[in-house]
Amino acid sequence: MGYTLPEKFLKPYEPSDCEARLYDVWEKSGYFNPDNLPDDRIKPWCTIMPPPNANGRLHVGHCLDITLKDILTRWRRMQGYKVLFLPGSDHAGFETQIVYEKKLEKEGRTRFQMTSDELYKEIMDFTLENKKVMQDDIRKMGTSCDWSRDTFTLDPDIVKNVHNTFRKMYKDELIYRGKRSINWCPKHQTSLSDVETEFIEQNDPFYYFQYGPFVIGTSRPETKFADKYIVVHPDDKRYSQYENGQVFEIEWINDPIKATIIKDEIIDKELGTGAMTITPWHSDVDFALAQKHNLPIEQIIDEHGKLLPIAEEFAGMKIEDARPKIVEKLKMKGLLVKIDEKYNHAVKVCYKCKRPIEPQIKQQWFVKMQPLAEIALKAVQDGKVKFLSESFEKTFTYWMNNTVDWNISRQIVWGISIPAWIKNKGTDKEEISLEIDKPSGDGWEKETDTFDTWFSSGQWPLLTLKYPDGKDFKTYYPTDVMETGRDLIFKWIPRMIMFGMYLANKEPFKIVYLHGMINDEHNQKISKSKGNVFSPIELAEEFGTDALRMSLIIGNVPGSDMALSKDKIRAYKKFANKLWNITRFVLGTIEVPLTPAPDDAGELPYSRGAKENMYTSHILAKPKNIIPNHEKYLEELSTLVETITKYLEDYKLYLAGEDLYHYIWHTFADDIIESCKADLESDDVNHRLSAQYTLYEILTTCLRLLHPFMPFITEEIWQSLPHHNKEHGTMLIVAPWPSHIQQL
RNA sequence: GUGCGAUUAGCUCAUUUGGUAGAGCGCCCGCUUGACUCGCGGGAGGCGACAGGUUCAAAUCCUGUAUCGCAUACCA
Repeated sequence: MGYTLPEKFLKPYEPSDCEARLYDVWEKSGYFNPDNLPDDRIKPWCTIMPPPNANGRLHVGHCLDITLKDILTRWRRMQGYKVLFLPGSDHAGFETQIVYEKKLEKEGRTRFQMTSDELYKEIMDFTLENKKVMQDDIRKMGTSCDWSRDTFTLDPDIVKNVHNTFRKMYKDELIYRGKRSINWCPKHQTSLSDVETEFIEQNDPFYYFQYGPFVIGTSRPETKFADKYIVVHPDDKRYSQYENGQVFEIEWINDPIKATIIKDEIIDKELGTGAMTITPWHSDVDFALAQKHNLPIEQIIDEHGKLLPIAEEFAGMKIEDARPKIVEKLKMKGLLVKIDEKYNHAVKVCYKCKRPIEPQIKQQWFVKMQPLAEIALKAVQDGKVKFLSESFEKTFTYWMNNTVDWNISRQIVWGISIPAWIKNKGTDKEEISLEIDKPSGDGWEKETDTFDTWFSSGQWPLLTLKYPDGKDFKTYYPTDVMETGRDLIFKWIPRMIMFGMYLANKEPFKIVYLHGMINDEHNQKISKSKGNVFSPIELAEEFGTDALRMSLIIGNVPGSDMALSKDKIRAYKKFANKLWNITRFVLGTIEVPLTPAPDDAGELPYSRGAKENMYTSHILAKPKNIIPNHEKYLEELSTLVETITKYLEDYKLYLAGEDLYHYIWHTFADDIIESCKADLESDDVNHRLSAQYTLYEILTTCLRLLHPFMPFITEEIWQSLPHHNKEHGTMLIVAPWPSHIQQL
């Protein structure tokens, strides 16, 4: 009859008492897998986890990713969709190899002393080990993803599919092998794509040298040994006496050389002296110019950043050692005109080691970007893919209109192999074969380069859903929403749209939700060098996962960065406890039977309208007389339901979370409970029952609304409620979302 | 240089697309009120960067200035 309050409510809420247990219960229930969800669910809803790099622990950015997606996932699941949240992990080629190389360095080893197979195997072991840790962390965040569909970028079927894409693109002439200027990192001994480089502003000396009758300016004297062409603007009056193709014999660094004049409009007359020499091997601009005029090109600096024999007495020296010595020599020869000490310019560096990129000319694999950019841009312009917030659409459009061909080959072992055979590799007489077996004839070698990681992760929605024939692909593609960090708008998002449109002729997702970066409490960027890195998992252990999730969501506007402090997380820990105590109070008031009374005995003022609307708690029968004040509270509650639902539909999770927080604490607890206390003590049974029903109704509705945000505490309370909902078992994870309107 | 964004309470940030500014933490005063001291009640504190404009009405729209952040490019 009456209801006995479980003892646990007499103590403050302790997240560690239930979190691991509940996750286990959820996982074992099978509800993470859409195929096991109750009822006949027809309408699919899908989101794919940005695969965390399997090279370390979960960081706070991953937590935000996962929380945002998990909120949407849990909400849609409660709404009755056939919901799939697909997890996965990324081998993260270059990134992981660097992490592993650092580890080797600490152990006094280097990858250059190992065979490729040894290195590959060691990194694989390392990655698989980390993957487990990472997945544990994902579980701790309460992530309701379907582990049975977990995918790793190096799974054999994924690799096979990536190879197929490569072959198809080669056949469609979207991939070519070409001798081009590439970004070379002298430390990591690999080429890099443009998104793997950064610019650092710095001040360097800028030198002016006498070059025959011309004065040329440069910040890089060490590249000038082979400069045999001097370029001026055809309209530059200062140089009008010279003819295109005119040759001079001039004194230069080592020996006299013959220099030829080239006239080209690309030159900026205003800049410096309006005359420049070119170094095609070590500058992509110069390379383009050399190609245009069909000039010979010559390598000056080797792959390790050392000068080649052409530098004669400077050969073998590193750039930074050679530079002052070369300047000194030119000065001795009277060729140094002047030095500007403070020349501010941006230097392209490797985004990992921050060392200057040395452009080199190499044979590499490239993706022709323009046709792909066009179809991706069209998908966005046609509204098939929408960005949150809208301003990202501009950024995206700009990027798509300014693509450069994408270098997809990396000279590292950790990655998906490029499935090609090459004859005379590295020479101008290269031959290519994409046969699976070694072609007949001599001289064929297997390509040793691996794919840029983004080549596989760019196909992630297709690969995980088993394009082209998989059942999941047919059911869930295109997916509903892609949520990820705004730093990936260049690296990842465009590639997924390109591959989606190219391979499946359909957008991979309808909505792109880009969140900002999480900063520390002083709004400083989190970085190892600043020493402000923290472990989100430790915070979850200290304050509860629910509190961490709330602190990541509330106040987090799409696209803007957010400061995160312990105080903020602590505030939501308190909120969890508040909800716990609200529950204690509400459950403590119940004095009525827990099921509707038998047919009118004429004594108890109940109706049996347990299904009048979906708010009905299924626990307390609705009394016949709800007093007007309480009716008003219930009406306000339905307004709240509408508001929260609307916010979620608009992806305004930060507002939904904040409103729920505010309603539960400052409306429900501070106003409604306080004002109901008098009714609960009333001698009039109508007042008492009306208040009990109202409070219970509000509590259970709040639990459902809050569940996507704070899954653990809400489920923990839900399972302690004195009811057994026969339709959905007793699990909140599959309880119906409150709504006036039947959703599906 | 170009593009995007920001500038609101001591700190970190909201304000749901124009209608008399809100939260958390901090601060001050008062409460051991039978749910909760991880609490309750009350309070101080903002010309919403600056200068103009549109409007009956602007933190919100427009223009300009300043500062900061992010992205992107050239520099031979």
